[in-house]
Amino acid sequence: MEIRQLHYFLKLCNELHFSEAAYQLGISQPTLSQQIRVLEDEVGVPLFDRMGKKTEKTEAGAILEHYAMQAVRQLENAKQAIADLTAMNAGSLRVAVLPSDLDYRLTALLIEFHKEFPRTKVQVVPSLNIVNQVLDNEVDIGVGLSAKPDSRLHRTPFYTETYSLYIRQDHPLAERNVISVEDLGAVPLVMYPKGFYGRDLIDAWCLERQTSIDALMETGSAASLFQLVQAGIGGTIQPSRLIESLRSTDIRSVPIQDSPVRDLEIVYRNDKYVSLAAKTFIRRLETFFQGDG
Amino acid sequence: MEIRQLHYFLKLCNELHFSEAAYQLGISQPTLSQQIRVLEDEVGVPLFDRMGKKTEKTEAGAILEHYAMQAVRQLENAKQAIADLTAMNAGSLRVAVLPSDLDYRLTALLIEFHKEFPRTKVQVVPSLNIVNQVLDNEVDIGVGLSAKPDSRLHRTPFYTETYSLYIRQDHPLAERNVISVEDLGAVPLVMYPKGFYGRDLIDAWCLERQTSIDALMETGSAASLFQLVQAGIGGTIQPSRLIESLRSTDIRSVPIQDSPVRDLEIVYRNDKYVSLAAKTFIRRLETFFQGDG
DNA sequence: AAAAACGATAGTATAATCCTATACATAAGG
DNA sequence: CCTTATGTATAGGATTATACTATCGTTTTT
Repeated sequence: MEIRQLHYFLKLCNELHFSEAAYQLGISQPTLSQQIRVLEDEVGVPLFDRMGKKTEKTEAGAILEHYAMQAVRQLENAKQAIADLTAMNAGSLRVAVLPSDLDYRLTALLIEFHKEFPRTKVQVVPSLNIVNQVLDNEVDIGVGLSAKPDSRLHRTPFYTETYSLYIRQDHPLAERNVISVEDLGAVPLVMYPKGFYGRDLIDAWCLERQTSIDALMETGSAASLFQLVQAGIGGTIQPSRLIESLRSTDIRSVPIQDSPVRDLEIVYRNDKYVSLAAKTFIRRLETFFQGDG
Repeated sequence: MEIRQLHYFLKLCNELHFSEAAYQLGISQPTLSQQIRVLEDEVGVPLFDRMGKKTEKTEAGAILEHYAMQAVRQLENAKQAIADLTAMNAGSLRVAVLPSDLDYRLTALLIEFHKEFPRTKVQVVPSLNIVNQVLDNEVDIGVGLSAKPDSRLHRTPFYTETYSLYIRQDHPLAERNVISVEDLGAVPLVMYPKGFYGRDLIDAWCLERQTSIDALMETGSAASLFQLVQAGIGGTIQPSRLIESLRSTDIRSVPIQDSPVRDLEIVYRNDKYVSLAAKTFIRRLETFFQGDG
């Protein structure tokens, strides 16, 4: 029993006329007769009574018609659902991002994306191990720092970020237009702990310049760092663009001269299908940062 | 999209392992890969993510799985329903019979048949034109008098009936064991009108014997004839076996010597499928009359 | 680094589907 | 009653789809 045969069968149920049904189906009449015969052999009973020139459904034919219509409809629904999915009317998307990016930047993008595609479920997970989550298929795409090349991953750099010093407006350096590496030694700093990318990057940058920073306080959360800054504990070094999402008038960002940089990129498994939802999300992400920077 | 492919697909959804699914399906792994590919080409998106050794469903795969399961289930239901039908657990049967037979004999058979196959709908229509009703497919089978051969009809004689005189017990002839054609002339008779088979048969029989009957009263209903007999109006000539279903102790039946006979037969279109319900009904009908006579 | 596991690909054999031509049967018309 | 028209089944052959075996390329495991 095949779908094709059921289509033939259902057409014949409507027409009750082999030649006419075959014509409408675009096949020859003998082919229709044969395929109906195959169906009848399979169910074991005739589906139609061929009485001279009149053709009528048998009981079994009426029963099969009922169920076959439902089955065919189910499969049409499936095709439509999948079409909707690829047409970005539905579907889902899992994204792994750096926690600080999620807290301070991506939310605006998510809101914008949702307005455009309200039926697409987007799940964003903060992660410090984005590449592994992508490799393990725990997420569809990852947005994070440039990692070492991997043949299994497709990587698309989309933004190069500079760093700024974030400090409360009543601090002397808050008035400056730019900060040098030497200036940083004179500021009490609150930073990520060692081992965090956002900390190690700064440490390496300082090391290149024969200096080092002395962190007064360390926390693993960007939000807490900014609260410490706002409390006047000290300054912190964070990506420059974060300030635009930061709703605090008390904190100023001062660009760092010859700043350390980090490259943000989009990663996904190169053997994984990139849904239209994912494609569109990536495109929005790129324009979001381009328009922002 | 074919049922076979959906079966392959659903198995693969369960196993998430091409080789294993192919083994369970009894096909080769390349065949499974190819057929899944065909499905994917048809819906336009991958149904599985082949990620190295791990295989997982895509969104589209999950959607199709849901609908495909329902579709396959519908078709299984259809097969079961048809199987039930042929297994005489359901179905329907339309029978045309002579009115008098229905009134006086077949009801017992119907009760018996229903006990054995309670889910089979049986529709019995009294008819004076059984052959035409069979030819027009208004009924599935007909039970009636032997008609002239027709190449479109399948005919199975199952009973040859003799006739008796039915008369009230207080009539002198009620004591006799047998009645001759001459005796009939001395009895007031109530009969079917001319043109009814049950009347014309008797008239022809009398004509062969150089006599004729004089009907005192004529009605088209066997029931009314018996009521007339019971009222003492006269006797009537009816098939011998009717008495056994006749619940009147006032009426006696006396066999007629060298009786006229009528052949009862089962007719159905030879191009019409004889359902198991019909087959069984026919068999019960035959044993019913054999056991009765 | 070698081996094993897994899926994709290539090439070919088999089977199913489809077509044309024609036969057979029934209903309709002169 | 015979002829014609209509409708379906059958036969034979062409095409397509499906299946297999053998093998390759990757990825994971030992």
